[in-house]
Amino acid sequence: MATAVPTAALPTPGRAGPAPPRAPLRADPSYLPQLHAALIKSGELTGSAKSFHSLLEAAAASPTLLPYAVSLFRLGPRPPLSTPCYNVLMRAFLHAGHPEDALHLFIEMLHAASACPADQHTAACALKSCSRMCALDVGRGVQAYAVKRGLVADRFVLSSLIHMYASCGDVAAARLVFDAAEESGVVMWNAIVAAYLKNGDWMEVVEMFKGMLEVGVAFDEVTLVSVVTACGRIGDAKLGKWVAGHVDEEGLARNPKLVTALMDMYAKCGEIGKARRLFDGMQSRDVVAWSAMISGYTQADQCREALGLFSEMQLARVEPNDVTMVSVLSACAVLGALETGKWVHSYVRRKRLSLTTILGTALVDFYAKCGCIDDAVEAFESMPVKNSWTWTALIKGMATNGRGREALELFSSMREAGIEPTDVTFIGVLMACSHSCLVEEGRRHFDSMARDYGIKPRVEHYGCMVDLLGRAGLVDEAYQFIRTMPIEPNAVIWRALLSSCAVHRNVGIGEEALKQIISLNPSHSGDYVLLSNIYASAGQWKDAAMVRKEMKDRGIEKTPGCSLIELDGVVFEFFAEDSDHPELREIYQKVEEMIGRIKVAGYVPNTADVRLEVEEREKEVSVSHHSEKLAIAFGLMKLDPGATIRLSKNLRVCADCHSATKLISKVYDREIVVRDRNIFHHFKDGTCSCNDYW
DNA sequence: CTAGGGTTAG
Repeated sequence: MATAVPTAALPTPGRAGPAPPRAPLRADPSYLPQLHAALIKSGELTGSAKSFHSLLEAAAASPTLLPYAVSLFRLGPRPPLSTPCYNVLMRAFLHAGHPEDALHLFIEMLHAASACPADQHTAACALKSCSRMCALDVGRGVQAYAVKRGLVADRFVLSSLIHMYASCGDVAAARLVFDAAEESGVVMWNAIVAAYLKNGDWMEVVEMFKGMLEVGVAFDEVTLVSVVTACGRIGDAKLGKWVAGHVDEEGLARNPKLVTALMDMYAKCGEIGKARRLFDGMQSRDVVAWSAMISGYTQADQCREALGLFSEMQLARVEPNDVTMVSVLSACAVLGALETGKWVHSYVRRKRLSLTTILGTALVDFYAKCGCIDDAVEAFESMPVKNSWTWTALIKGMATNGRGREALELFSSMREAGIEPTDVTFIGVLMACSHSCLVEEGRRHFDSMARDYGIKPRVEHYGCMVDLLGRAGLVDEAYQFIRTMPIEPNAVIWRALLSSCAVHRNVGIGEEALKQIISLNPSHSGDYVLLSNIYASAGQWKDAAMVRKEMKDRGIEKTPGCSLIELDGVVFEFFAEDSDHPELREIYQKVEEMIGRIKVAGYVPNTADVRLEVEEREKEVSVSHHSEKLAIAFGLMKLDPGATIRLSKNLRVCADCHSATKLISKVYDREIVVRDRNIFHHFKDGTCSCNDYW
């Protein structure tokens, strides 16, 4: 045995000496083998059950010494085992993430019933193991045993029982246990409140809390964490703030879990600034606090802030976990930050973070939203467990990336795999049909979703159908479809119809569509532009001008177009007529060069979308300064030759940029992937994956 | 030897 530790430092066993052995043991488990040896020598180990228990407990307290604790327990030398010894080891197994081993010990106790009968500690621990494993049937068995042995009056057993039922998704059973309990203190209340929280019944959490106040049960910090979390989920800022006030008054703000829950609540109620102030005020921030703040930014659509905070987190040397990475990836997906997201993916692999279904789905979605559909497929295939979210993410990704046929094949595979589609899955399926102009197939899926899956179509599904019909040129039928649909059409529906009118030059229905849009939501400049273009393409110049004037009279501002492009992990933002970039001159020069070269290849500027009162030459300059062209020029300047240029923009691609980009892809022999508000455009060799319909 | 609590995807 190693003797690196001077024996004088060892506690003296066997005598009622001044040094109580337990505190130093916990502080430094490396003392244990020496102590073990000393106990064997003195005969204390086999003679005193209490000493053995203390040694076992000390070893079990440290996860790295768990095998050592097991050998103490199994191999001896030791006194006869007692129930507390079993309990200590069970708890150690559970703590180390081996609930199944804890249950094996429990079963062993049942067999050796005479020597070591299971007690209330055993039962509580066994129930917790069942919670961890979602083993409802075993849990019921433990409950039956506990009833038989008269252990269910114990409040620890009861709360573990509630917890077990909640973890297995049976809140009703949890509630029965709660209601049947003789007396329920704060712990029992907390257990049932947490049960509702875990199962997503947030209203009931709030109701139960109000019940507590009525009955006069004192709540504690644990209660408040659940309540505040629920407030965030249902957006009940009023109760959330009441709790926040209480936390301030009672000086509970030093509890980091409570503060994290409050942060989350503020972020989800749209008060991201308040969340950030709480975050900044925390004396130490663990991985959950960082993750909560990052996800707060992501959910508040402040994705750049989310990524910024993520790099601060790394500077603070807090290791991210799988949950952190989900939010980071979803921020990358929104921004189209391919490099950053790829780095996250490699980090996940390097650190062997567990590829949970949620994390895997976030990866699939991220790659799909960056237009890298093959990488999305690879991530999808590498996942050990996929659920309907995972399949849906890939189906939607395929559909938006112009691979409708494959999306539909995936849908078949999904059903073969026995995964139930959801309402969102059908949005992906209908988008796929629409993209590939599969009208009949789209109708079939639309009818089948209610009939075969009991999913009532929402307004989004109707929107997909309008898009599908309109795209296929069935504009009248699309209009009739809207007139007869059982729910109130919204502006998105009418906008889909308007788009189809623009492509298929239908003045009459186009007029009606804009009228409807204006009556529903008047603040979208693109709608007026579309109708104006419809008039223009039909030669009705006066009407075209009138629509522009109406737009101006109504004070409709054009949403500034904005394009994002990532370079070495930094996301650059371009606006039309951008004047804020350090390399402005070079960029505009590059744009001129670009335009010059594609004109040779047959490019004719399409200035239909520009205000009519401007001079023709000015119009040309104006479209050449669209944010997309600036970003593409920047990409051509900065990226390696041959590297795909990827950008994402906030609006739909305009007709001029679309035809220009097609030619740029040909003239410069570059793949260019543009993600617009709705879909992806993969430009290559002068063509686009959207087949010029978007 | 005993509980219960915070962050995550389509």
